Amino acid sequence: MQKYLIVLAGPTGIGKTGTGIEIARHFNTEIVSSDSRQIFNELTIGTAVPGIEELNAIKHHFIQTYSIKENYNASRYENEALDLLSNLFKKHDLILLVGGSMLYIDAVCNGIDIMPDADPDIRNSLKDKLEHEGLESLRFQLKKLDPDYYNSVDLKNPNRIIHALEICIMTGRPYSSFRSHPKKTRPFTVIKIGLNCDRKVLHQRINLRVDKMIEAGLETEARNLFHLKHLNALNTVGYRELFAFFEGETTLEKAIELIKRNSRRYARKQLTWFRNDIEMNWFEPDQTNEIITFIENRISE
RNA sequence: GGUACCAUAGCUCAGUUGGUAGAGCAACGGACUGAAAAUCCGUGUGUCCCUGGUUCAAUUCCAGGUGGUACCA
Repeated sequence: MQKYLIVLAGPTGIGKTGTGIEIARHFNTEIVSSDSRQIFNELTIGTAVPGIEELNAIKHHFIQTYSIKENYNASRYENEALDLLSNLFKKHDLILLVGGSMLYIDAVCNGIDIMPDADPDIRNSLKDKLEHEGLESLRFQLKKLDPDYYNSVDLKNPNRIIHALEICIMTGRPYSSFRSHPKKTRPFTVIKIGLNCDRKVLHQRINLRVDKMIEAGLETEARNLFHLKHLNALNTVGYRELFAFFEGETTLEKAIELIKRNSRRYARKQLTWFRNDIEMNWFEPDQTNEIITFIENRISE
């Protein structure tokens, strides 16, 4: 029996959760979340996790599964999601992957190269070096350790350079020797559904949703996590802006405006990524019936 | 109703001694393989309110109109 993974993607605030539940209900199946922030247990309001009723309606996976203290990443997600899917496909012929984390979705559909997890000590020492000696010194080191990658990497992007260096240092091999751009084969067929709507409407939805988050108590949620602000999981829209407010760097009003702006920019970044995915099939968020028909037609081909 | 001032990018505003214009914010486009809601790169997007006039040339000067603001009635 052919197995299908339906990917439901789209920008933040477009309505993936609701549409996903309707589709899952129609196919009597479960939802695997593909969201790098909703996966954290301590984050609720700011990440707009599905509500209790929604979670009761359809079984969700990877919602608030790990602590923010956990070092989570796209590779772990790839492995765990594939394990989970192979189990779920014993019960179902069709599973829904719902989320907006581009790299996580890509990891499940296409795979990413196998290489070691970054050692936190090495990463921290490279961060120190960046801070004290500047990006140029990291570039210089990369040029020595991995000239191939040096020639193709964005030399202005410290994260890329640090990651390549930490792999070189940990393994004694050039980072580029791990990069094979595999298109891994999967034991299921992927059908990608993208949700989008008029940009102005999307912005209104995002702005409104941020106001609702504030009403729901986002400030308190963030304040309770303030002491952990150094964690990567909290380098997240909705939290870091409030942390700046707690530190007296800005007012609450300005922090809220920044949450809205940064959410809009995040949505644009997601659209840039998804738009360039030629496998994506685009719909408006209220076209649930059309989406279901589209999926059924694809499956019966 | 009268007088004065204003009208330029989505917003707030510069500016052009007459040669079709630029800042901030917002916005938009792109890159992307273990930090990805991260990180990085790029882009002015304009009927200079409208209609006439003067001029080789008007967003700029002049007249009228429209809209706004303030004051006087």
